[in-house]
Amino acid sequence: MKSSGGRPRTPLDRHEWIEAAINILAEQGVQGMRVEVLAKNFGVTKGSFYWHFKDRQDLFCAVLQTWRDGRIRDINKQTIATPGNEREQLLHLIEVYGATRNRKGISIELAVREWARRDEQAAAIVAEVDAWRLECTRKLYLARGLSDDEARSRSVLLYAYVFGQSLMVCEGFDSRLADFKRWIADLIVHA
Amino acid sequence: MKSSGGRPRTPLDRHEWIEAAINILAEQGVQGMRVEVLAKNFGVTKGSFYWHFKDRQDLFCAVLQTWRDGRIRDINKQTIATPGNEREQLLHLIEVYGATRNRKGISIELAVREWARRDEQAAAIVAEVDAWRLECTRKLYLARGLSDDEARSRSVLLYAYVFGQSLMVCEGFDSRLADFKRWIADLIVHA
DNA sequence: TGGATGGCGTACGGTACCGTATGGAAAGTC
DNA sequence: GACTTTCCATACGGTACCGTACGCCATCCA
Repeated sequence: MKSSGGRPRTPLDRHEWIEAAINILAEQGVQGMRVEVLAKNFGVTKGSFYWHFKDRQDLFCAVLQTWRDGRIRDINKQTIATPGNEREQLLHLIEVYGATRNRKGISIELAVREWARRDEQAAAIVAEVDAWRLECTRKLYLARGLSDDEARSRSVLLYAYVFGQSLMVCEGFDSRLADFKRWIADLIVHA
Repeated sequence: MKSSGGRPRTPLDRHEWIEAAINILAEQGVQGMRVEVLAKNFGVTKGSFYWHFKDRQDLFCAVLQTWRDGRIRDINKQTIATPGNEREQLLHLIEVYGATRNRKGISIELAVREWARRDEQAAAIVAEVDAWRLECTRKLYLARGLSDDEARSRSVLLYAYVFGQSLMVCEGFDSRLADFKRWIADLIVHA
């Protein structure tokens, strides 16, 4: 976690702080993003932090915007128009959020949404991301020939399911859980 | 929030502390359950708290067990066998977690699950509750004539959806969101 | 009526933070 | 080679906590 023993060769910049903050966010939640803790992890003091950021809130805003921009880039990549491939794209979207793969991304996602429940600013960012994601999947469903209403409904279902799935603790439920999840994905995609 | 001006007439007992802690949990998350804050809300000092509890962790355990017991009582009530009524029971389960109704229950649910992501003890409690809920809905689906595999799959889908739904911020998505949610509920219940 | 016990207040030491003020070294700039 | 800018350290005051030690009062019980 520390930067390899000695002092950091290159001076830190804003973005390195933001990335480190996002890592802590994933592991500890919003409350974990503390300036003195982040500084210690870099092997510097908070004097450095307050050089790059006005205050803690400034870091929070930067984290939220960085997260939003990354999510929108991702979703654009994943739903880029490739006619005839919509079914696979939808299935892929669901699989990416499967509890095992992409654990860090899921942790960040949940941490941000937890944050959004108690912070207006975070809620606004999440609303942006949700709107964009729903719009993109809506188009995929439309391309598969579904009605606009059904496309919208299934989009909501898709994302609600993938987020909720990450919240459940159902390891002991059934050894064939992976099979069940595939079945569910097919149902949601309307395969 | 304070106990009506003067000193509390009756001495506090363990359960009052636990209930107050659960309220804070819903509003602020695990980190919000602080002994000095709880004490101040009761108009007493933490000397009282440490009379009723060994330490903060002791309160945490009590909160988790109280939550688990309440959830299991609830789910038993909501899925009690009433042949022919399984469809309505399943739909009711979904509707209870609709974002508008039962906001406090949902807040607690999410706070506990957030807690469970970083605490073994909480994770164990959530696993218990999840297992019991999945088992109860499985029986409802079986009573509707579905195969055991499909009953299990739909149970997972049902709960993942209701939890995930609470995490999304899709107010601006479409004014007919309520209609979409009904459509989704029908799809999940296999109405 | 006196002693035990339940329930809480007071006071203290300790930790982990935030934010600010200020100094200082190293690197670029003219 | 003085001057500035960048980047970070040091030091400080302040807050919000946890947990403990101990004292105080009211009530019950004999």
